[in-house]
Amino acid sequence: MRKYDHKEIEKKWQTEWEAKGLYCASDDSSKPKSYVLDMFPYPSGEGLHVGHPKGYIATDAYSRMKRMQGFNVLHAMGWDAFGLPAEQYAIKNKVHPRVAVDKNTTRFKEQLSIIGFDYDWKREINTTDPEFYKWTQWIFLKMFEKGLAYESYEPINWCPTCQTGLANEDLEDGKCERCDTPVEKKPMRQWVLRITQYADRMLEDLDALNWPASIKESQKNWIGRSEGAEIDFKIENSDKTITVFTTRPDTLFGATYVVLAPENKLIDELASSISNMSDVLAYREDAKSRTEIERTAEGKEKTGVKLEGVLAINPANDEKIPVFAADYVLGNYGTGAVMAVPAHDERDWSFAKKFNLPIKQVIETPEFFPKDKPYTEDGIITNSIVWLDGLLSVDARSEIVGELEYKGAAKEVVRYRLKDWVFSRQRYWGEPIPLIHCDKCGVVPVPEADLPVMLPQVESYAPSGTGESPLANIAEWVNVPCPKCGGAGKRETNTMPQWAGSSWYYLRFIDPKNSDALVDKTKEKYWSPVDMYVGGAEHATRHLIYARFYHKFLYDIGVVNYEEPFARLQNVGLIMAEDGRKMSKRWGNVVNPDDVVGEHGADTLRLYEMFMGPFNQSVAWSTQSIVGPRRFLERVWKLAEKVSESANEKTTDAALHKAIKKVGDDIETFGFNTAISALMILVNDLEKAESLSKHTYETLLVLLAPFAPHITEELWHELGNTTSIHLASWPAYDASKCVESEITIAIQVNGKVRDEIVVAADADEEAIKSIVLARPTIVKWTEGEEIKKIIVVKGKLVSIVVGE
RNA sequence: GCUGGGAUGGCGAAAUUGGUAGACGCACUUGCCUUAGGAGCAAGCGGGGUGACCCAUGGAGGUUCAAGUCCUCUUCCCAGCACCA
Repeated sequence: MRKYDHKEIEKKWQTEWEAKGLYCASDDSSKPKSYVLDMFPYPSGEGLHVGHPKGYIATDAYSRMKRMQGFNVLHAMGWDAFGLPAEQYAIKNKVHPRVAVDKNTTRFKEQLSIIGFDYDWKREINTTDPEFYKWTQWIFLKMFEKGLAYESYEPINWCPTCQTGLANEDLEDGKCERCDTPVEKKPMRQWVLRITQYADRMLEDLDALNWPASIKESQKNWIGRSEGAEIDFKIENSDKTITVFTTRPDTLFGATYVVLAPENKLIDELASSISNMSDVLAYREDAKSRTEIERTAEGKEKTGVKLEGVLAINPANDEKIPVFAADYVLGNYGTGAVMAVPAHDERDWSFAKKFNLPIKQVIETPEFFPKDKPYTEDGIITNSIVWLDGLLSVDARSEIVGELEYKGAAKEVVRYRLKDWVFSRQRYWGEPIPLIHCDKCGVVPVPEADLPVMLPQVESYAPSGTGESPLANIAEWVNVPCPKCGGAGKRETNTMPQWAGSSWYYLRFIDPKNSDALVDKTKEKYWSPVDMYVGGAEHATRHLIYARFYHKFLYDIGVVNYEEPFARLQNVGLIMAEDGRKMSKRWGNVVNPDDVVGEHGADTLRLYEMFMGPFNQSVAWSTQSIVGPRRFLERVWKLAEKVSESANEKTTDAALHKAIKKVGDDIETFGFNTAISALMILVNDLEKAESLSKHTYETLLVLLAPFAPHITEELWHELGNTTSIHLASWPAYDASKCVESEITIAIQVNGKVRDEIVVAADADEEAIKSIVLARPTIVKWTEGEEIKKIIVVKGKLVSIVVGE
């Protein structure tokens, strides 16, 4: 037999599959469908390393099995190609970012193609393609129409040296990563999306999703629903009121002071009553220099300043208590003000200790509880007021809020940690926000017929220096007539963040060429939702929240048929470098898939990456271990020699059907490592057989085909088949073929295995007991002892309990 | 600190969900074959002991005829969130 030459085989079949359009999805809705999707990549200039394809190999194997099981499979790939690196490349090389994007996508596609994926390339999409971003802009227009987009001055990280805005990840210790200048907060006019309006629905619908529990948990925490109350504290001798947010209104009687965030505007409004205003302003300035992380760092010494001359009145008991400005309270959470209950809150406790403020206990504290700590648990109310004392915290909360509500001093509210989404960037390489500013008409949407608003050609892609987008400098692009009144208008120069395209791209694969609609609703009804979505766990709270928000919005305006985009989610674990670090150019530890494919073959790479360990776990690459899967394929290749017409299938049927079950079940649950080990066990067994029937060997090939599509296709054709193995039917599992006539069972005495016997599978308990008790080894252990109990576990073991 | 996930041979790991711990693969050892081998084949491979046996799933207890798996306490590692009122 000829040698297994992966180079010849892989190239040949890839060309053949492509030519035949073997993996093209059809819109034939009479067949059950399976929409399998990878989180699409950002085509970076560095190319793929060996870790990138891991998730793609998984979806590839999964979708191939689904196809063989009779599903109409949609598996396509695209490029999330807007974003900073392409823009920076453009600035540096003075070329259009498109040049970098085209170069990188071509390279990525080449690298992917040699691995032999079953992508339907007819459906390839690119977020930077005007035909695509037309719809990204269209969604924004719809959100604008529905009042979900609003303008707001939001601070950006501004580097005064580079004259540019920076993302959080470009900061190091509050300094610009590139020039080390301390970064300032600069308010910019921004577009913000009201994602918080969908917070409750996103929370509720989480339950029904077949997602990893950890991802659901992080989304829950990210949305961060907390039920509490807003309570009004009047200011003495003033018409002003401080409204605080609290989740513990039950502790209201323990409030001994009130704290405002230093940036809270109320401070300015109270200025005339504050006798030490200059100190307060100095503190505010000081607090500005600290990042939120610094301000909120664990165990940090509390700072703050008292607003001299200001007293707040506790609406529950009319007690007058002091007011402070302190940076442990954040301006952008709750109302930017808290009532401090030092006896029952950690932060208030340490602040009160430092500033020598009274600590009043209003929840009964267990005796064993240390005296030098606040008691933050729920408990029984005490020291409050007659009708409240003795109640449980949980009940007291609604009682007290109800009472105050009646007086107009409190109301129950639900707060979210989730913030509205700052949706604009002051950059060139993003989708232009399709709005026009008109002095007369205000903000006017670009008419749908005029979409897409194309990115103009510019001289320089560098930021404008004012913080505005480079687009602001292109007069002929900016100045357009107002669509409403025809007067002078100016285009919005902010662009969208990279998330915009990735928040809905999965819908476009369904109907990539549609120029009349984002997606045809009938096709969408058939293909949605995505049945299996695979990507890194790092997208748990950003991409996956944004996409769910977009999808729910599209559902509300009737574009899609279902409320959720991704029915099932699997996380891919990272592949680390052999040294245990992340693969990176910086460490020089990058393994390139092209090299591995060249040396060992795509099938070996695929098999190895799936065999390395549990799919969602991170593992280190091992150059040494990859030969295992290669040897395995060689053995499968050689096994072809055993195929004979005179073979007795019965001798191998049990092994075969065990594998059919295990491989199918494991691919379904993403247990690829054990699926492959089951295939190895099968090959080990088949090698022991004298000869193999063609059918047995073909079944092995079909089971292996999802992982190793090229070698199996080659061997399949060698056997005389003329159609592709990837369109063959997945074998059916026949339980009766796995039934064995004899089984080995273990014999334990007092919990220790002492012997084992082979019995007929259908032997009854009494027969087994008598055989077991007669065994010399067992007699040795039971002699002279009283047999207390004999437990027979069918098909497994016999356990004998003896005692004196 | 909170939440989630982990800890099993020299290494990656498996274990039917309470039933013979270490499947499968890598590395390693021995032998065969070969002019040669980063090839192939055969056997071995958790630790201790000549052996009968004993010990072993981060550690300490417990439940059970039986625990990697369940319970209590504890140590360490990874990821995410973090003074959220």
